[in-house]
Amino acid sequence: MTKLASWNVNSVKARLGHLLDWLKAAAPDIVCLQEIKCTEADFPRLEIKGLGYDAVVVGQKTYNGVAILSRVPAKDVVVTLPGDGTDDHARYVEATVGDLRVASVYLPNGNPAPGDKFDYKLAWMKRLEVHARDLLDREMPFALAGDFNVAPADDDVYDPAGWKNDALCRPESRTRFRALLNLGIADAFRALHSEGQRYTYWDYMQRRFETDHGLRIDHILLSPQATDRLRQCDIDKSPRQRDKPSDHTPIWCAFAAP
DNA sequence: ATGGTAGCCTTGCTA
Repeated sequence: MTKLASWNVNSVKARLGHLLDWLKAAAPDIVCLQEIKCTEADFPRLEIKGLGYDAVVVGQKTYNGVAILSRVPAKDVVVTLPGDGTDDHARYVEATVGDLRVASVYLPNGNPAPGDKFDYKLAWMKRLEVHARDLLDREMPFALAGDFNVAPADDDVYDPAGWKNDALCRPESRTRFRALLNLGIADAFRALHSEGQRYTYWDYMQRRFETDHGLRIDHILLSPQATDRLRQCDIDKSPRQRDKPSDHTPIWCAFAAP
């Protein structure tokens, strides 16, 4: 089995201890990180290499930043989402790990909506759809894993009425997310779990984690060939329970050998 | 309507 995970760590430097502990405990083969909030030069490569993981990193100062950790070295790295040469946010990295094409995705939040940031989010989602179509044409199994900043349905949100105008839940965001699925891509968690109220993110404010007031916005999306091999998918709440946690917790899935 | 928290560094911005 190959275990793939995704985690928005909200600063890899602030979360390094948690990350190393979790890599040891969860033993994933491939990890997509988001919001590393540092440049490639500042990424804690040595500490992570000490646990046996190589890293491909697309970083920038202060904001955003994505990475793919893997036990097997990654090949054929792509460091931007195609479709807009003026977009300089570090939100996308894609590489081949073993027989799987993997992308670490940090989709724009989009708030406040409506507005420029919401327009950027929707345009970014359209670019992702165009690129996903290109990946499908190559017929290599692939996974898009990351913080999509979209709660696909009302049962992915603790208070749908209160969030209905938020960029994470607005119908325009959900329509674009559904357009990805309509290409034939599967939401790995939903493929194996029908129950609602299963979350990957809880705001730091107002004891939202303690009261389980969360949203399911971190996803692993799979091509048909990858879905054929999907055996398990779950959300690991344990890192979110620790002191000084990220506001997100990891989602992971396991694939059978081809 | 507001403010609640965290991380970065820009004591505001992003989330």
